[in-house]
Amino acid sequence: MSTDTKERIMEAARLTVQDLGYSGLSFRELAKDVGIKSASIHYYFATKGELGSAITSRYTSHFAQYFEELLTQGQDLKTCMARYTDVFANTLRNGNRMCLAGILSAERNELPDDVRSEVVKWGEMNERWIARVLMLDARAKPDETARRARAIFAAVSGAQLIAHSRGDVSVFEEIISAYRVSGLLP
Amino acid sequence: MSTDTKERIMEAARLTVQDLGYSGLSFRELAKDVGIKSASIHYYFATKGELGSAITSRYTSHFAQYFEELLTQGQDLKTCMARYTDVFANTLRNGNRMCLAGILSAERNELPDDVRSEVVKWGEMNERWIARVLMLDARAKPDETARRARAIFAAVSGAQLIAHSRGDVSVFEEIISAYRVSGLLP
DNA sequence: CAACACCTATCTATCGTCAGGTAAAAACTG
DNA sequence: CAGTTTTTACCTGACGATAGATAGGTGTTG
Repeated sequence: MSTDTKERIMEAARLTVQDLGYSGLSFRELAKDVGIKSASIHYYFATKGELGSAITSRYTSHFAQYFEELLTQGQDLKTCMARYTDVFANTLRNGNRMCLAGILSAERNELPDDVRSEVVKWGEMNERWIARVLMLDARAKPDETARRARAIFAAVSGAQLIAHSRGDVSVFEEIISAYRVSGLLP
Repeated sequence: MSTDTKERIMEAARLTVQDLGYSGLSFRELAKDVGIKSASIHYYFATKGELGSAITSRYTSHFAQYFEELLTQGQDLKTCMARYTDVFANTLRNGNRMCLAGILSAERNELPDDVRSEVVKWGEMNERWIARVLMLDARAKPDETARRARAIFAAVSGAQLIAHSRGDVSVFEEIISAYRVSGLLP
């Protein structure tokens, strides 16, 4: 018995959206990737929105778990943030792909409501986690931390967007190091 | 004689792309906006790529001129950067639209080559101008300025992306002010 | 009369979606 | 345990809508 078909659909769909966006995801192409017929996708996901929402929710859960592990392993502040930006860098390295929620953010105005809200959840999860990481520094002021966390999330997302537009991961790395020099990133 | 049709096509196309992206731009809908038939658009722009490239090039020229004026008017560093971020904020205020090149950046992997290169030109223009602005500070180190300019450009683009995904301009403003606190923005 | 600024009508391709079919596996019944 | 029914996991084939593009026509303007 091969890997669950539903899993394979979600995996292929995620990779396509990260590459071509939600609008670039077609049931027929997706079916070819998976090796089934397009109608069969509807057996698992009634609508495209349902599929989009499912892969985004899964994406958030996956990284929430990975980020959580970094903290439970007792990694320090700088290491946590380095691993964090690595996630975005590695996405670019994999076929110049974007963060799933990043590319969906740009497409926001043409997304179904349920996909939209999953994109927001990704952002909230990222901001919460970064805030916790920032609090590893005993000198951090709790009332400024949330704002700074959101700024870091936005800045890293922007670095990925610009590097993606150039098709060059080294642009991402350069921007991240400039964030460190400026003091935005620890 | 009403405003030049070609201008009206470009204006409407730009607004649609800033709203729905390049993939969300259709000749038929665009024709309706302008009040002509879709085939007539091909009279002015042979292909969709040609239209996309034209509006992006024009977008860059337009803001290059505006930014240039800020400098020739002798505005100081802080004012220049405030006017700069205002451009992105106002775009969001206008129907939660994104910077034209920002939304095209996300769609990069499915853009025609000529549109792609116009997106890169937008970035280069922004980075060059920000670098000049940073040099208004006599203490600025020339060899670090280019890197910092790129970081600012990316960070502001990211702030817009995240605010756009939330559909809330105040998110943009909050992030920008956090950039100032951190020292990334002057 | 020619250049211009459109138009009608149509082509091929692709889109998400759906009705309905099928073969095999699983569950239920006597 | 055999026989029957139901569910699972797909499939074929098609629907109407929409996409960019194009050939060729029409009316206006200089």
